[in-house]
Amino acid sequence: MSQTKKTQIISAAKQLLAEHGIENIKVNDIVKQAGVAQGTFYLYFRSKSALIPEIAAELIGELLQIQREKLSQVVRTSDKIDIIIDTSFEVSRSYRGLLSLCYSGLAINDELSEWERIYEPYKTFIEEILEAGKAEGEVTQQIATSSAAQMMISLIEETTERVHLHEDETEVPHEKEQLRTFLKRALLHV
Amino acid sequence: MSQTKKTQIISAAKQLLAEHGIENIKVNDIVKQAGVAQGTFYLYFRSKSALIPEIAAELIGELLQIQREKLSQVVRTSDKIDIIIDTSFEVSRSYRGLLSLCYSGLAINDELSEWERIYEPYKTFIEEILEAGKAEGEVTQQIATSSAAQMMISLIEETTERVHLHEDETEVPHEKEQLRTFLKRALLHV
Amino acid sequence: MSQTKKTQIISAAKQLLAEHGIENIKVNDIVKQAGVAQGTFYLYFRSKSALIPEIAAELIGELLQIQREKLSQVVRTSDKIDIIIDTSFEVSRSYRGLLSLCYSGLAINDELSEWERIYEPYKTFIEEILEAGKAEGEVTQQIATSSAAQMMISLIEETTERVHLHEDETEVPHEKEQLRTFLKRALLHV
Amino acid sequence: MSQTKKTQIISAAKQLLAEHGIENIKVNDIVKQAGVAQGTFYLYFRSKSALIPEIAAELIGELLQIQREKLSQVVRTSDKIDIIIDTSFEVSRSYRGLLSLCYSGLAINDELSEWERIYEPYKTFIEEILEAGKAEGEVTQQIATSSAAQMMISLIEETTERVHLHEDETEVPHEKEQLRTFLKRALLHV
DNA sequence: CATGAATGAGAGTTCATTCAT
DNA sequence: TATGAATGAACTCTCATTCAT
Repeated sequence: MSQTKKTQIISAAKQLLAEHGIENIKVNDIVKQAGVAQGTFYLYFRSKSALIPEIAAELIGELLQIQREKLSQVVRTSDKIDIIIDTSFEVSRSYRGLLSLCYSGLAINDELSEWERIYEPYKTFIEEILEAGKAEGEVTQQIATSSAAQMMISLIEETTERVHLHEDETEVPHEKEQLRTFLKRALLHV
Repeated sequence: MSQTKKTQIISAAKQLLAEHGIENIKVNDIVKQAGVAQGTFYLYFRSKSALIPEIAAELIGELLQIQREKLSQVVRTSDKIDIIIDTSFEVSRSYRGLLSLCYSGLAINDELSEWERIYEPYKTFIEEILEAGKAEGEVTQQIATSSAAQMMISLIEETTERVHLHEDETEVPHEKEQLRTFLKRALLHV
Repeated sequence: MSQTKKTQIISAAKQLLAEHGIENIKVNDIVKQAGVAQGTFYLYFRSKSALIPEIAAELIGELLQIQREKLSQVVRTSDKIDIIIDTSFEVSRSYRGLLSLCYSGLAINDELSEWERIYEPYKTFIEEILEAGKAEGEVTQQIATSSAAQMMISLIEETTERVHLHEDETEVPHEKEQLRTFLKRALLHV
Repeated sequence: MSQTKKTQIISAAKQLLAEHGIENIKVNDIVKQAGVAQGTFYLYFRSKSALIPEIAAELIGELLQIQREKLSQVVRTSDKIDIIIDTSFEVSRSYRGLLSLCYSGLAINDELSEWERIYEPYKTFIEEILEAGKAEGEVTQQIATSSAAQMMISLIEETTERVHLHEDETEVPHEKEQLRTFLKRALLHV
């Protein structure tokens, strides 16, 4: 029941965050939207900026879980990349720019290590995929797994957010295809 | 002379911005650093947030100019990519995190098109390089020039910023090398 | 209790207003005088200028209530006019220039209708008196009740304020007498 | 020629004053409208608030001059009152509320004596008319000339401004008639 | 746990005035 | 005389945070 309040606050914040930026949201807005009292916010969050990491972690968690499920039966790295791109586009669509807002929110408050901590499980997940791909001989050995994972994540994220910030949905398939080609050329054997 | 004041303000702001991030800087700090009066700021900028695009434009301009010079005698696209990466790392080092702060500043202010307008000349520059590379048969035809340029820019920018935000300078050469490999695999013929 | 804060603010404002005039008062002064925090002001008033109508309404309310009481047993219109003039002088004395300051405050803010809304009950009150006087044959039929009421109010207000702004209290009885004569000649049968 | 600049400033100020209130006009607006430089303002006016009395004096001067002309051939006080009312309505219409804005402008800056000094010639003018009327036996002796003049001026001014602030021009003739009746009953013998 | 009135430091912005040219 | 860039004190309003209930 009390957990309900926290959940209410987080989802209210997610909603508002997606609509405005972090600096344009007041705690007051969040609690109003959540239907709780001003003071209640501080029962669950040390401060306003402590809210961001929690949201970011939740988003990453969702993405990770979805991808884990979808990839469970897939064998070829090439197919895995397709699925990762597809799911990223889907999740990103529902949270238009939310992640990049979280990012800048954290960057602003100089808590970048926090950001890395949050991203860590996802990065590990991608690294495992690439490592497996290397073992299978599908993924090139030319690039270190860690760097490859990082670049892959960045590129997918940047592209999905950019595409979704543009209102033009017709571009999505084309951009997705370009991304796919780019990534596979970079990562997979010819 | 009056242009001097504006210049003073911009460079003071650039300096502070690189250290603190947009939301942590007060107009007061900027003018103090610039050695001008509070009101003078508003003679040249409509508001605090109107400052960001101007700075961003200047940075992109600098980067563009440097790269244009360095590339003037270079023929092979592969070499061009090397140089672009190198100069990006250099410029990015002197403005630690500035670009991403600009980015978040703009994203927050919903001035996405402004941002694109500012970035446009640089994107065109990269596109021309890729187009030339295609004509020479060095760059793959598999990826549309526009998308390729965008992804290339994003990836370089993201990597440089990430690397420089980490204080560990020893990683730089390795990450640079990884990026180089990644990009060339993606863009060039084998 | 929370209503207390608002009351404190209003009476602090009334006090300062009577001394200084609206444009010369800082919100800071008001809250200091009221013994509340700066932010508390904005809990109860949307802005500084939103304060004026509330004060004006209160003053009119006070005046109306006092006059209603004093007139309850009075029969002749002539006597009523005397009492209205007397009470107006008294109330006006304790709020030197306050009403005209309210007026200019409102005029400046183009909220004329707001001003009329506030004055409405008082005007109705005076109209009823004149109407009754007409029925009794004491008040002339030559002037429409609405216009007569308006002119009567304006004249009394203008005179009281003018007299009180002059520091010379010795003039009061004479001016009062002049006003009385003027009004009765205009309104009553010979 | 240099007098031109001052004239330009005054008439720009009059125009803006009529549209907005005194507190809403910036020196900057005035000089822009007048087509002169910021500094030029201070060649002709000690400060912003020194502008108001000059404007007020000009307005009163105009009114006085017009009325003097129109009344030169008129004999009966009753007719004079008619003409005074008519001309006041006309002048007031072209300067919607300007006088009352001047008034509050001065009231705000505690320069009430200034205000009286400006009004003095007009008051004298009205007093002379009433005095003459008394000599002729047309004006009642019951009211002191000074008080009568003051009340007459106030009432006319208040009424014209009130009527003109209301956008409804159809009411004008009726209100004028009411005012005429009111004043004559108060001042003239039956 | 929950509330929400109260807080108050602090920031952005304005604008009358000045002064070197 | 005329200019207009520069000034900087002053003021309103915001909003994260607290705490008595």
